Amino acid sequence: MNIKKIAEMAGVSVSTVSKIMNNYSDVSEKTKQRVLEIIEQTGYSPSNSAKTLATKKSSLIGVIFAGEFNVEFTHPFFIEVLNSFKKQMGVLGYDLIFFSNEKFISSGDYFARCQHFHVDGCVIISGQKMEPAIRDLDMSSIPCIGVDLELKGKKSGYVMSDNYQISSKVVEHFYLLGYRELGFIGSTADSDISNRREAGYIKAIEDFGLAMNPTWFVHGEDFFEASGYAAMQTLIEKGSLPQAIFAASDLLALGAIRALKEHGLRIPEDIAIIGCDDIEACKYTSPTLTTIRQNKERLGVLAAHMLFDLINNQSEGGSFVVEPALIVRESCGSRLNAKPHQSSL
Amino acid sequence: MNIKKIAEMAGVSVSTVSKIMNNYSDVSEKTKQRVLEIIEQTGYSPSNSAKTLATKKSSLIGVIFAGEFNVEFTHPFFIEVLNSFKKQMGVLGYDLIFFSNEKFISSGDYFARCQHFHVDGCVIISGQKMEPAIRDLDMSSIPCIGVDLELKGKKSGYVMSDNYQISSKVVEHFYLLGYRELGFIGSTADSDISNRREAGYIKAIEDFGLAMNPTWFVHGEDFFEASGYAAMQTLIEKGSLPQAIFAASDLLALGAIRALKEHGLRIPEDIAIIGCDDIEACKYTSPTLTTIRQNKERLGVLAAHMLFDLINNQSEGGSFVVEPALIVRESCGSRLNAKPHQSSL
DNA sequence: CTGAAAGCGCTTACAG
DNA sequence: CTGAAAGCGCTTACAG
Repeated sequence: MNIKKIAEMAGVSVSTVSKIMNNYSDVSEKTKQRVLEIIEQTGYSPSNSAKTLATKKSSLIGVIFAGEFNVEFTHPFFIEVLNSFKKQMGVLGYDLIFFSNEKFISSGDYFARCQHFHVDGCVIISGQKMEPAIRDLDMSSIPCIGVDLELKGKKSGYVMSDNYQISSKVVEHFYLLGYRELGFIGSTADSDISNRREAGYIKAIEDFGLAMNPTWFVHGEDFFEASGYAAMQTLIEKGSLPQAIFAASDLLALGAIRALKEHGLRIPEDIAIIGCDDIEACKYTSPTLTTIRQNKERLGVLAAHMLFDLINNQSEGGSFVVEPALIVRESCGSRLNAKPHQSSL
Repeated sequence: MNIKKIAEMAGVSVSTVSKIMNNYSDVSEKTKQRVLEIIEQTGYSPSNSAKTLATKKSSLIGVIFAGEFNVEFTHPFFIEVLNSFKKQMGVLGYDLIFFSNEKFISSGDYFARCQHFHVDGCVIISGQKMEPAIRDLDMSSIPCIGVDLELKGKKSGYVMSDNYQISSKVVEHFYLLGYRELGFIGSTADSDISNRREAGYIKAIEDFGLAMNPTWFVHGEDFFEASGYAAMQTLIEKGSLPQAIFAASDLLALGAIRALKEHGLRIPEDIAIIGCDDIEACKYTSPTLTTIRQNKERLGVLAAHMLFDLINNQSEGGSFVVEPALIVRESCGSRLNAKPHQSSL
């Protein structure tokens, strides 16, 4: 079934059918109804490739994971942002195409892939390390939106959580509960996300007039549980522990808790911990984990609308920052209540 | 940049360039090298839509969630199967396209969508309820592979875990630990997965010569934590508890544990629990949760190869069943060790 | 071994 | 309001 057959069945020209399919106004209501009816009956759906070839618009959005795909696709944070993005993009009339890393793995040429599929735009999910090929795409004429990734091209924009606020809320929470000696567990130095959280944390510590102690700042090799465990081991071996620790991810926090427990330390009585991400496991651990939740749904919806506007030349790009929320559970307790004899400190 | 320009630059015809791009043998090595060099320099990537229009092959695989997308896309089990599938499909030269449910939501016509994009094949992820539109696709000439979904079309196949083995391994584990009174928490009656696990569980109970007590079989409204909690409440209110319970999902198990704890019951001392799925949270709960892990990676790879063979007419469809693994953690303990005075039973 | 030409199924000026 | 025709960028018999 194609447009030609529909035209024949309706006794009109191919042009007319095309106009009707694309909601042109200069068609008589009568022929419009007749054609629409036939389309309905036959279940005709126009060929996307022919349409794309003729218009250079595919109604397809490319999804790129700037980093190791394997990790990212199953990443609880990004997958939820993506889910929300996908829904919104669907409403706006777009479908998503996921590029295989393997196919072009040698060149890593995202721009070529975008041209290959004539995607109307791209969403680029931040990874551990930034590939140079991403920069090329960013600087191209293809609209791009970064998620937790600062894109700078003229046709680019990005969305991310307010990283300073994330850290600031953590420090405020610790502060109000009476904790004054704060530590941090981050990922590697080449992780933008970890670095931003750490920088914000340090700034917030200073803003609250607390003392900074670099000894209590440790780092893992990624955002996973084993890294948190190892980092906490290192910290414990140093012989000096802070009263409270902020981990740059929930998994890092969970790993740290495991290490602490193995050393007979109690959470939150001996040390308070706050994670980041609000993954599902936080609700089921012992203690349940206080954490920072990013507004993933809003991040996705925002990314979709920004991309849409970029595609339709209705915006110049730019960025949106979304406010995070502190989710209070059991892993923080209160230094003031739990140890009243020390509250005079 | 298009094939015509490449042809001009190389001083050959468009046909020749096309042949070279598609690895035809009847081209002289000399011109081949010259053209390849120009392609390399220009970074030329052929238009997928033009190619698809000409060949009716898109190298695109449609991904369909047969159910509520929102839930499935972030579903820890399916997303991992999909991740593995995607990787393997990438190696085989295909990219994935995710259909938006919204666009065609009124018709739900998956077949039309597949034609629209000229997908070479589809992978269909099982959902709670089966949409009739899936059946149409299944019966069409488009190759389809179901994940946890029994597809029956001539160009269809499916992969799933051996559901009998899942239940059988659970019963065996309970049995060897000394538990004889076994309960079950499932999802709704319209969930194929839950039903299969329950049927397998009942069969295994019989195979092991144990008594079946329907009182200990309860059901939630889905596979989530709240349902497990509610189901366990129901069971507790009945006044009679089994010695061990198998939950059709980890979340169901976690909810059940929460309810038990609230009633002062200990796990595994008072009641043993086994979940299903091996989600990440299992490792961090208290007690850590013994569960069944499906081989998600293998499921994905298998699905990819089956689909590939179906597309290339190298197979007649069929199905593969993958063996699950029991992951032993703390939620089962042992009736034999913990309560030696009862081991004489 | 190479190339001219038709065809894939659409859209879009343009003419009427 | 309607339609003929060129064009989008490929592939594929087919002729040479």
